Amino acid sequence: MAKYDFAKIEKKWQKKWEESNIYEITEDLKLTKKYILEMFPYPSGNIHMGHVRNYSIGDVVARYGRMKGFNVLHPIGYDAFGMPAENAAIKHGVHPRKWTYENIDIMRDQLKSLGLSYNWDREVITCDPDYYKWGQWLFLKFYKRGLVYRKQSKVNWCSSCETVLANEQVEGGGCWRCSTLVEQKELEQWYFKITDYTGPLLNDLEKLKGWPERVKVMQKNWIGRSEGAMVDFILKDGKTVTVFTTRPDTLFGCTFFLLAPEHLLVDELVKGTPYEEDIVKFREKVAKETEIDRTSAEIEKNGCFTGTYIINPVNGREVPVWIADYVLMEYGTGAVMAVPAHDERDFAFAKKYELPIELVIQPAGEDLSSGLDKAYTGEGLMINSGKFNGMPSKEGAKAIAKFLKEQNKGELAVNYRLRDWLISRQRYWGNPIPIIYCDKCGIVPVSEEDLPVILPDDVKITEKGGSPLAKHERFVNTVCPRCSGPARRETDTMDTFTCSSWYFLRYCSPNEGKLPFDGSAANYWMPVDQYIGGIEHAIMHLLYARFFTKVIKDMGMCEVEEPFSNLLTQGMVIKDGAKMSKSKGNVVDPNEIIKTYGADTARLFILFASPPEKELEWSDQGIQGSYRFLNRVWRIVVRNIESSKKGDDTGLDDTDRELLRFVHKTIKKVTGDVERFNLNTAISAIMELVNANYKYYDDKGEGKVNSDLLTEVNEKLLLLLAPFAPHIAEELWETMGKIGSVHLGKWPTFDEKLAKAEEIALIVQINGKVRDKITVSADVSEEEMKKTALSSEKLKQFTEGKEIVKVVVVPKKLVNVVVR
RNA sequence: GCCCGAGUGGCGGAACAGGCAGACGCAACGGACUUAAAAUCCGUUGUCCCUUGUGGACGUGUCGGUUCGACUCCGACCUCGGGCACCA
Repeated sequence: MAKYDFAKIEKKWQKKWEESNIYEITEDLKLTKKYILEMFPYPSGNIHMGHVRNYSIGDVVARYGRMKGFNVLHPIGYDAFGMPAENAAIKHGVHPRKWTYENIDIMRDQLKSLGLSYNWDREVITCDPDYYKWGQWLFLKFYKRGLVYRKQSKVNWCSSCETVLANEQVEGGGCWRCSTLVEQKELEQWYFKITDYTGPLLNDLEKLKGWPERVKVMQKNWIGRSEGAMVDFILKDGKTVTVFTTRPDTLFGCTFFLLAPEHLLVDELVKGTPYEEDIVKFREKVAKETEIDRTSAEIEKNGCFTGTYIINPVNGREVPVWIADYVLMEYGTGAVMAVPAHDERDFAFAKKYELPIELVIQPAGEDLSSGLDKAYTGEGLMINSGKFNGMPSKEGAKAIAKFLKEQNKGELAVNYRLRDWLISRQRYWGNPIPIIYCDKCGIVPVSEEDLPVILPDDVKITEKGGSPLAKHERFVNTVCPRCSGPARRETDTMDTFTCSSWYFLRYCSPNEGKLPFDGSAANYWMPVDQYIGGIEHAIMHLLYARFFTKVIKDMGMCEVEEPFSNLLTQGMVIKDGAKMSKSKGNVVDPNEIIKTYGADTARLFILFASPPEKELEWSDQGIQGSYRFLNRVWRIVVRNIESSKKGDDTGLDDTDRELLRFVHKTIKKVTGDVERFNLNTAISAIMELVNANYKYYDDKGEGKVNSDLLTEVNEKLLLLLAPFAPHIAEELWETMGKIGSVHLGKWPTFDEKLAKAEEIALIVQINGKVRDKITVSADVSEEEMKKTALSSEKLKQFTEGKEIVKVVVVPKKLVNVVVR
């Protein structure tokens, strides 16, 4: 018997599949499509185990879909713009372009060595001018629709990456990429107006039935909808200052008023007063502290009195106006009504500065009138609130809002946490923002026919000193498209998340030359039926991609409003209980594994060791187990082929029927498991079938096997195995003498009658405890079950001298006898 | 602090709608084959107890509840992991 030579087999079939282009597809309206997509990789040079897991899962889904008769789109590409390319340039003096394309070549080879069934001819590389041109085109369309604007404000700045970051890219006060503490900088930057789509982005989450609840919750929290009211307070000079509050019911308990230190009104209020000096000092201090102090767990609240008072619209009371570091300019209106009795932060602030605390909500069954040691933030009955006294707080909130509305001093309002998406990056290796600054005409978008704005190659990339493009004279200096006078180009590039926000649309028609994608192709393929990737993209990428899709739909370019119908978030691959990392020295290199055991073993193990959503602990012994299994498959299939040449096949005896039953049972189990992504148990079911096949020889004796049966077992086994271990399945399929690829074969169907056992073990319980197991016919009636159970010898010792109270019968499963 | 998710043998994990807890794999142990080893094939393997049987008790983080019956449902708690974190 020839040995299982995985290296030879895998090379052979990868070549054949490529030559025959067996996964080629076209938009065929007669066929039902399936768009299977895994998040495309950043070309860092080598694939890691996370990629192997991601792409192995996707490949099973794609191959299964194809065998089920769907027209399957399963593309791959590279998210090729980004910082690591520039870092490599600084470190090794390689040009980012060269570094990136070389890495893509390496990674493409590695992905091919895994035997993944991609539509390779649809590859998308985001740093290709053919692709980024359309990113610029979309930027201009967004600009025309008023979804792009430039604004001066405080932004997150990473001093290590030397660029600004979007809010989503700040994690725990540090840069999402390098963890450097993020600073605040006052800069003029480009923004995408994602807040125009807050409503649909939030509400359409409900439509995403195929998304994990967890991801939807994370997006929901990120968007952060709060219901409450806008309330107008009036300064002594008659000027109105509006606040947002979620608790209008506590309005009577407002004992002071707070402004964000950056609030524009502050200057006006203190100018020329004795308070000016302290306020200025305080503001400077806050400006310096910013994120560093704000990230520590328990921060003391600091503030400073402005010397002015403001009038509460419900009771006309004058309360002092302070500025406080915990009031954020970016949320709400940058002003807050402080109710220390019912807000923890206000309470701490009031205690520190000895400001009055007034109870206005009385909780049920508790007397708080003797003083508070902490704020009461729950519901209750309103007190000290004039005509609203005695009202439940929830009702009171609405009543006060209604009252304010009548007085024209406020109204119900909804506020969101989501802020606009800052897309400017002071980096070279990204998509240039297609904007020109003209002294005469101001900000002028690049004309469509001048796209793409080509990213020049001849730049000097240095570690310090800002954007390299800004120093590139020929790039910067241009002419104004409007007045033809001298003008300067924008030198910032776009956040790379803009590139990954629409690549799934490009895959539908990757060679389209007149538009980002062909509308009819997109309408055929979209939405993505199954998207697979890491949980780390739960907010950023998935939110941005949803935003782009919605805008593109509103532009009339594609009909879908949500890009990904079903989402599978795979768990991390860990080793020794920790994420694989160079510094921990626990990295397992996929190339080594493929070299030692082959791609099929690598794929099989990674799918078998854990369900896709869960963490996967890498095990060197585990991979040997998978390797052992494939060898076992190899031997039994070859043995079956040989036996079927000389076996006897005159009818089926009990042992034959048992194996046939096992085949059908396994098809049923594997089909159901793959549909539900229980890939680990699907593989275990295939293992059981192989074990049953071995047992069959033991039971039967070598010479007496049924040849037709063994041919059928082989055929079904290889079809089931094909999505998981494509090379070995194909090789054995050929060895069997089959014409055509196993991967173009039909997914096997099962016969429910054949899958069913002829006999079942009837479980007999006394008071819920198993006392006997009796073999009975599978079509046993409930009456027979009861009779059989009660006649059990073993039961006697438990029922003797006791009264049978009740007999519970679960059809075709068990009988529970209740005794007393 | 708030919001999710998870706790099952020595280990990874299974039990799909409340009905045999521990499938499958790893590790370990035993047998066959071999001069021997590896590989392979066949077994055993949750814990404890005794009168060693076709025996019994216990057992899915802890405590309680619902039920004829609970890994599964309900309540409280503990531990771990993740997300958000001055959001008014």
